[in-house]
Amino acid sequence: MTDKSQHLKDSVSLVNSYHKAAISVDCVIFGFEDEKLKILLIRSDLEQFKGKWSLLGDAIKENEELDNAANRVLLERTGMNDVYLEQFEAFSNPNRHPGGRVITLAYCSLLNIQHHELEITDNELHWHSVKSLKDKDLAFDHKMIIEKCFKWLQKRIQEHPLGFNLLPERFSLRTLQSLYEAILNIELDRRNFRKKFFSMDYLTDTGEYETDVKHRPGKLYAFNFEKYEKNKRKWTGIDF
Amino acid sequence: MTDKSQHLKDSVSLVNSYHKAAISVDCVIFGFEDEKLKILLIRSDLEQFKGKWSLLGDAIKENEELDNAANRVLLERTGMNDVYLEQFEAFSNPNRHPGGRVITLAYCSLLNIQHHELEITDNELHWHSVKSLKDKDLAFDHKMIIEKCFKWLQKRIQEHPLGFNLLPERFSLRTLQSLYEAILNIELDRRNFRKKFFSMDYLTDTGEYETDVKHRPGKLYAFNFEKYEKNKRKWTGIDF
DNA sequence: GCAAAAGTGTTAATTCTACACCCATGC
DNA sequence: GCATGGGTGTAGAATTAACACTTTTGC
Repeated sequence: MTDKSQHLKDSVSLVNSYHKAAISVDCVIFGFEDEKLKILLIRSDLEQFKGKWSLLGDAIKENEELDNAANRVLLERTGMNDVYLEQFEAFSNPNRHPGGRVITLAYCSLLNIQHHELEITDNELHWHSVKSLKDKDLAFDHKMIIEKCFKWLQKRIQEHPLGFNLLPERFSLRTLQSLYEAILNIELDRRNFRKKFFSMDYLTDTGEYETDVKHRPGKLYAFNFEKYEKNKRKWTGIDF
Repeated sequence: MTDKSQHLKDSVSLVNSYHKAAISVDCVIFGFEDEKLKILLIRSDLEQFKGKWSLLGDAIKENEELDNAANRVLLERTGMNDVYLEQFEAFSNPNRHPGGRVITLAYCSLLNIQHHELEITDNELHWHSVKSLKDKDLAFDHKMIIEKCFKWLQKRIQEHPLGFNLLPERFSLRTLQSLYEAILNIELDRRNFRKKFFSMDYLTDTGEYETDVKHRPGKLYAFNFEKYEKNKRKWTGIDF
């Protein structure tokens, strides 16, 4: 046995000595429709949580990376691909799953509801407005996970151009503002909002206009992600 | 068998069917000394990584929460307790550990080096300046984890009063500024820096002064965490 | 022509930046 | 008394907040 394989054996037996646990991913999938922030839920598979709503989740497979697992869950449950996904937080309370210990990694996903028609709707998969959740009973610790993730989103959307993932590629400024107002639960001044976004200079005028609208149609813009990636600044100033 | 225990059995067998993996925590422990940001490392236990530096980590135990595991690692390796710790990110590359699959959760910790004398220094446990790491070879994917965590810290310290965990309870404004300059790797204007912190109004004048300093001693301040918790604002404005 | 939302500018207040001199202490 | 860093103020620039009227379109 060479030195190298001896080392390998040592680290293998070390890892074998570790306690092992099941690991899952749970996707908190946000969408935006009818001026409301929504979230995608299914009825829980578990008898114990019969009637309760649940995030889309699954155990990870052997040798599967967490990010891939989250993408797979999304694909399997909704048939959709190429969606913005971000690791959010791990939840490890030993009693969070009635079937035994399952550590879960919550992922946050933002997508455009119109562009992602649900191709699979097993287990009553559908969109729920985030506001309606407070009266609903959720499986596992999913209510807590959603609340934390929502707060994270509220904060993050102010500092990163996440929100555009919830909109179609071309959108009016009114829609963009509604998005911010819905997520942050505040009202914003229309003129200042426009000024702010125009001064950032990441919106491209597509030359197109809204259609099927019963008033003066607004211009449609696209967010210039490349320009943002190039220009985003590092230092923003101490402020808390 | 009652309905309830039947359900329990179902979810138990479901969880039993899941793939299980070893899970570890790795603590990225920052300290501040000699005007430099430092990080605590040990020599790797593994023969394979002989001579390489490693984060402080360990596998989690049965029924142990991740946060507790991170605190335990800190206690076991350094003898210290009651330290600021925050979950950072999960790393799940199947090849990141030579002994087999180990998913790790990186935790970030900030502590005051003077107040936490190392009581245990096995495996050459000691502080390394963050800057010196770029020439060093680290075990596992720890270099990448540290880099990501450092960037996270740079961003986070601008928006949250994290940095005070690196300082003694009473500190001079000069020290506070050095801290920001060391972490962000920039120079700041002393007058504007003071104005900024005084205007936030979270610094309490302790009435004490620096000692053992060979120039005019500076006033010592304490950060008022309670006041911060009460006042911290939700809306900061869209800016990216 | 009327309803509904699009589009647009100015002013005052606030915050940020840049910058220079006197002060208190140890030696 | 001199070296060292502590402490302070102001003016111009930039950003933000508050606020109302005209324009375009569908009906």
